[in-house]
Amino acid sequence: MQMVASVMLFDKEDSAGYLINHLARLFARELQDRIQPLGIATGQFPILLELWNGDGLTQRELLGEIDVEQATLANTLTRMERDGLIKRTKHPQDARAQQIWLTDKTKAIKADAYRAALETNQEALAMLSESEKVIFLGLIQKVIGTMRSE
Amino acid sequence: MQMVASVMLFDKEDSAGYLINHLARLFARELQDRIQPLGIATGQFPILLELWNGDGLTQRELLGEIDVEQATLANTLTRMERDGLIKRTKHPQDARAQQIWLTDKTKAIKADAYRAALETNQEALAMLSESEKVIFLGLIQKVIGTMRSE
DNA sequence: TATAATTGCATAGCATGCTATGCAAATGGT
DNA sequence: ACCATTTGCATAGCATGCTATGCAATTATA
Repeated sequence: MQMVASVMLFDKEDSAGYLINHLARLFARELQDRIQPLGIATGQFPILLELWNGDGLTQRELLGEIDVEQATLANTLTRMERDGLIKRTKHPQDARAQQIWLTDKTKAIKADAYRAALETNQEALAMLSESEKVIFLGLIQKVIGTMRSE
Repeated sequence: MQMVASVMLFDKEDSAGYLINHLARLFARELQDRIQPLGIATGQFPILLELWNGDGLTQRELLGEIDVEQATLANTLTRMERDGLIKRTKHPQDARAQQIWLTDKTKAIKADAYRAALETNQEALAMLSESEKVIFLGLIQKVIGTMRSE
């Protein structure tokens, strides 16, 4: 149970991976607190964002817009249908596929949900200057680009 | 199924929360690929980092160093014990508590595991200049600080 | 036009993480 | 000494995300 600081090979507080993971969980919790009253959850958010831009997409089409695996999307959609957040209808041309539609419930909360997400981001970045915010987003996008093409 | 770009209230590619979540998953997958051969998983990493600095801690003491909830830690420790990554012994002074110890297995992989984490970070940030790396980590830390105190 | 390959989804099984809750051991106050 | 509170940990139940696998419908090929 002894340690010497100079021997530490790795400080998690200076590890990009560790910090990003921690920050992602803080964001998720904050957003969850804000959207739970609307009856939706964090993992459903990206899907709803797509559908609010226009629904009737197939799962495959949705998948092209959202950065999760197919199985993750399928499971989330199942929960959303269970909770009355979406409807699935047979695709007219392809018997394997289904079209995914918003329900009245999710149509109704669009504005509140956007506000929740915007406020979460705003509060999180509140201590950054405008230029820092731009730099921050730019750096994240750059690292994502690096990691996606590995 | 129509949309007009000018009407979009929210672009997820400019949302800090969305980007951070995506990046965190990319990091997790990259790290997982590297440490799976060592017989460990991503959620165990912060715990092992602590224990490699000195073991024999109680769960409570570990919790003070790691940014997860108590129940999350307890569950992860249970899996680690199951997999022979740690041992738990009764605390000599407190019958409620246990001390947590590394096993030969986890002692042996320390260097490889550090290397895996360092390489993950290095590759992820490879497209950033040295000063950008410093700025990036600093901004993340700043946002974490903001969100923790809300 | 059969058959092979591909595509669209679903399911199984797991890890990580959360909130809520329970419980026994320890501590504090009277 | 007693009882109330606090502490340390475990468990239940859930969402999110992953890999691996299966399967039916479609498409491409021989």
